Amino acid sequence: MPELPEVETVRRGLLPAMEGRTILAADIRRPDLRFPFPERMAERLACARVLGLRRRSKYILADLSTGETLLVHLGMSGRMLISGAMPGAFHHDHPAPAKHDHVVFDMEGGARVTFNDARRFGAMDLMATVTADEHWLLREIGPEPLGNEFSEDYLVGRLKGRAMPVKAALLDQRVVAGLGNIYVCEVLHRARLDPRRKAGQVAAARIAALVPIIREVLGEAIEAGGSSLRDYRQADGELGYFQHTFRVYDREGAPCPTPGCAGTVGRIVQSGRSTFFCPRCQR
DNA sequence: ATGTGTTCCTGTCCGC
DNA sequence: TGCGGACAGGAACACA
Repeated sequence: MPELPEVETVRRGLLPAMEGRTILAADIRRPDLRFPFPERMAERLACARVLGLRRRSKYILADLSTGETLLVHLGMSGRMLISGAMPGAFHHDHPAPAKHDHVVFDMEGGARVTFNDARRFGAMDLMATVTADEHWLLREIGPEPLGNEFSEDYLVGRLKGRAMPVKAALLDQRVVAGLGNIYVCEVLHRARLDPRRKAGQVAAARIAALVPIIREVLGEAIEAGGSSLRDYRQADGELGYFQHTFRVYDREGAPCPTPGCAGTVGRIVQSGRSTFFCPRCQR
């Protein structure tokens, strides 16, 4: 489920429970997710203090006092649930482990953080903090879309000559980090760009125009998450899920929201994934 | 080197 | 209310 804004929202939600606090115990309830868990994961996590929580692309990175960094990816269906240590809650006031609760962190301060992932496309790993950037899952990932490295010139240069549809190119994590199917659809709609166009054949100015739009769409989504975060202590304590109002994603058949456009949102499949767009105003 | 299709896994929804 | 099929926010991998 989670793309960059959702992962950022989860990271922020975890901060009060985890940052600066010691992991008292990690309960590893199965041997793997998408990949096998690292050797002795529970022992390596126990008694480690979380120095900081970072995000790189769709990965959450917890730098530990042991000199190691915990990498977490939520895959399609991964969630982080917080229980206990909330205002009005008693310590050790935790629900029993539920279906698909795979890893449970008991934190100093009384909070419990539970990683739940029905489809198990998520991942966790541990590596030396100094080598984290070179981790095989992170090594090839492109620039952060909200950072300075992600510029108009960069994107134009990166997509030059590419025969791939612009939709697929933006979904490629080596081009830009953190975009997923929803936000690519939203970005291309705002840019009025046809997702089927070959990336290398789109005018440079139109590729350049994608950069501020990407920043805008992601920024707004993070803000929406942030505002719902104030109220993140819901009944289930779930983080990172909030009502978005998407303009085209999952809105097949709806009138195109572009002002003055009389088109209808359509759905096609590109490299096996749904693309929602308006064939009338996206050219 | 590029681009595309398959695959991992479970849950939900929709039509019959 | 059951059953089958399509589909789901990701991304590594095998292959043309």
